[in-house]
Amino acid sequence: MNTVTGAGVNHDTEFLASEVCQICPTRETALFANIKPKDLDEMHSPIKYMICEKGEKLYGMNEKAEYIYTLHDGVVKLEQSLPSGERRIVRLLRRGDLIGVEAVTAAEYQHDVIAMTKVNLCKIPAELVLKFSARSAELHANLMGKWQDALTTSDIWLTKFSTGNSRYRVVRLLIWLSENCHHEEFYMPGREDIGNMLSLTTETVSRTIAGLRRDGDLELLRADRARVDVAVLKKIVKESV
Amino acid sequence: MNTVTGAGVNHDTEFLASEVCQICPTRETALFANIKPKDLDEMHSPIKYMICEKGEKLYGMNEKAEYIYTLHDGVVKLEQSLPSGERRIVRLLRRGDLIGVEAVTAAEYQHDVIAMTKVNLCKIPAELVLKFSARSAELHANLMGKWQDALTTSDIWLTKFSTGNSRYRVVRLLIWLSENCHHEEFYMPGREDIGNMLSLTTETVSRTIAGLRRDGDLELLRADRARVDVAVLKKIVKESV
DNA sequence: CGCCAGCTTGACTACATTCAATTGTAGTGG
DNA sequence: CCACTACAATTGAATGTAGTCAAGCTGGCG
Repeated sequence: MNTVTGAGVNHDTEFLASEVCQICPTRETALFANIKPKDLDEMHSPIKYMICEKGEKLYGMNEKAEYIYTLHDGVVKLEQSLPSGERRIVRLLRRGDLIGVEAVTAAEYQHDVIAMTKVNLCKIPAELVLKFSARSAELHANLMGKWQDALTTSDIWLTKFSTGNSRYRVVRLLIWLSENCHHEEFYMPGREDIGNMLSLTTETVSRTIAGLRRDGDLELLRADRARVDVAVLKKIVKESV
Repeated sequence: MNTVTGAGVNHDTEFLASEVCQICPTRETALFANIKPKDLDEMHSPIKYMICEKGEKLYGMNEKAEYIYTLHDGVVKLEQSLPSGERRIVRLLRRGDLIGVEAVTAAEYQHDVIAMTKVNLCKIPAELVLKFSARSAELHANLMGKWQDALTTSDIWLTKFSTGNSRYRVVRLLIWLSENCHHEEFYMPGREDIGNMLSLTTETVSRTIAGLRRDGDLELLRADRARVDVAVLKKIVKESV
């Protein structure tokens, strides 16, 4: 665990995004997709592009929420902890997702957000988004679309990742991970993190994954990279292939 | 189980809401809170007030999403079913909540929505909301607030209702049910429904509840009404009282 | 009054957790 | 480059908790 306090963000890598927004790698899916270049200019960007290393904390629960982030590359986890000490990962975010949308409506962030890989993102003042969302119909629509996406994902996590036995849960997670990735091989989080997504212990996750490997349903490449045959996995959980 | 097909809604009780919106019982918390009366008039209300009996289905998953509903009284469940046949309740909605917000951004509803009690609601064309949300800053803000609420609730369901052993889950649900109710006694769903909220079987829920009753931590009044001492329950799950 | 659905209880089984020990792996510095 | 360290993953054995199957019970309603 990287011992980073506070925002723990590498500020050296920040720079104004005014020129880069136009060639944004996530232009299609990001918050500002379809926004007229004129509108974009008008915001004359206090937007900052930045990089966050694996293990770093972007922000913590109950911190004052002032910025929204668009995620260009990498994976972050949204975590909440219970008074009893247990931690639960409530969502993973990746390319194209928004981090901390609650900054628009709420005063405080609702999660601990931690980079699971090296992460590229843009930091946008929430105020800016709020102001422009009232003016730009496109931005307004995009924003609602993002809320909707988050909620749909939440529902999936409830139905697919919190229901059924350990085998089903792990398999459903693997399907989701591989389908949300464009390559053959996909990012596979550590066993403890997987456990915190599925409400299982590391040991149970480890055993289940070992079982899938024995059956030839999962191939581990590196520590955090794997490959699966989605069709086979879907048969296991009886989903239509 | 009420054998209702399709929308299964009691259309006899619908009527134009143009006159009633002004005296709406849920005015404070509802979607149109803070909206200028002038704006409200302009919409000259194709909004319909209606009543839905216990057990009736408001709409089903994958149905075309054309209406948003504001819930004035009663409780509805949002359910999803897995290909394996299991059902999972992903949220309960009650007074002040919006049903089917996805109608604004998505083409199809994402859940089966079923009345758990007798329910009063207003049926609003999604198109209307979309159109006005672009124009009225207040409505726009309200709408985002509702998205936010739904997401916060989802997170709670993941962290509190899907983590820990059966006792913890049931107790946390009881706390939530009683805190979200203004009376001493609160609505308590059937054992099967509770099971589908917590990913537990009816038997386990029944046993757990029986245990709480034996310990004097829960008092059953009628079949679907109960009373608890929240402070005591919070001690059980180690939450700050 | 009797029926039925929902709730409860019991006995047994299956499964995940716990605790503990071991192996594997990535990163560090000599 | 290798040895060493720290941490992550794996495996085993014992325990505990929830699931399953089956049988009664209860209360509301025709």
